[in-house]
Amino acid sequence: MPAIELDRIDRQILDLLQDDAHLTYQQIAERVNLSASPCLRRIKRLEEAGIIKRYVALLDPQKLGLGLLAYVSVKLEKRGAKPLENFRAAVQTWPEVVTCLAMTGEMDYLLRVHCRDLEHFTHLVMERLMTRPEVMDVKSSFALERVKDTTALPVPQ
Amino acid sequence: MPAIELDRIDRQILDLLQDDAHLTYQQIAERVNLSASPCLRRIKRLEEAGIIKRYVALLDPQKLGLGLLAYVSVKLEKRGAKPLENFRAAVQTWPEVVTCLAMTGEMDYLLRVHCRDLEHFTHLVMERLMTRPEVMDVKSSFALERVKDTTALPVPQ
DNA sequence: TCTGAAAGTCAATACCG
DNA sequence: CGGTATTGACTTTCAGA
Repeated sequence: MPAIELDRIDRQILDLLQDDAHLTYQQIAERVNLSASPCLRRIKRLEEAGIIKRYVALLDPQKLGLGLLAYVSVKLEKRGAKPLENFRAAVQTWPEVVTCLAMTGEMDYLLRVHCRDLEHFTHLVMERLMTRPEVMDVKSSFALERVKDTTALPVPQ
Repeated sequence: MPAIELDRIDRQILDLLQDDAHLTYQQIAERVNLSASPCLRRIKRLEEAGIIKRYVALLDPQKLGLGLLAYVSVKLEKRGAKPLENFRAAVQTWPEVVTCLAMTGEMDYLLRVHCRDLEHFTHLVMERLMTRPEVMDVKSSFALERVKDTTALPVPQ
């Protein structure tokens, strides 16, 4: 997967698709001053290079009843690779956990968690997280306000 | 915007679209055992209710040269609403900052930041963040490994 | 590489059970 | 609610500049 060269038009296309993946190729072509077929070719190239990973629908957590957004710091015991593997496998099975990152600093893992309410969250932490033997410490923090929350990455250069 | 009732098929559709928004209505219809037109009607209903917010392309940060993922905790001075407004407006203009949440606990804001490298990150923090008068304290932590990072929300019930 | 045209596919609506 | 059928629009490929 090569580090592909992106020109100005490629970057424009990426910005457009990060904002609205339902634009037709014709609409994209118009906005970057191209006709549909070279535009399509560029997009296919970006997909094949893996720069465009996928197309997804974004849902509104509030409207799904997921009113509580929490970040959870998790400290694991440090005895070999096994507890780590167990923990990571468990995380993949919890749909409320949308992000799990190993972080520098005091805490081992930082989790982003969408829950219905505090009861739901409490259940997740107490019954699922804390019952795991490899989990040593857990600290939670809740989102009061979502100032910015986008999936759009800056396209460099 | 009503709190719409979702049945099993709606939830299936949402799960499919959260995974791949490029499925055709016919493909979705087949997978939920429906024909295309009622399937389309359901999707339009989900869009109009705002449950489906938008469709976007997801890019690969590594392939864009954005190898550094950081979380930054920011503490603001607590003198009136003005510094808050200034800070929030500034955040919107920084494309590297993809998430900015007001949080409970010690720190006021938690930022998720995609940068090329430590130099880029340092510039962002030193020249853009710390130069703001309302910013009192900044603590950074870096992602060592991305165990899970999805946009797909659990669809409850 | 792009443009433009042609062919096949799909989206979206209307209409019927 | 669900299905079928139709039309227009779009995607995708190919020839030519």
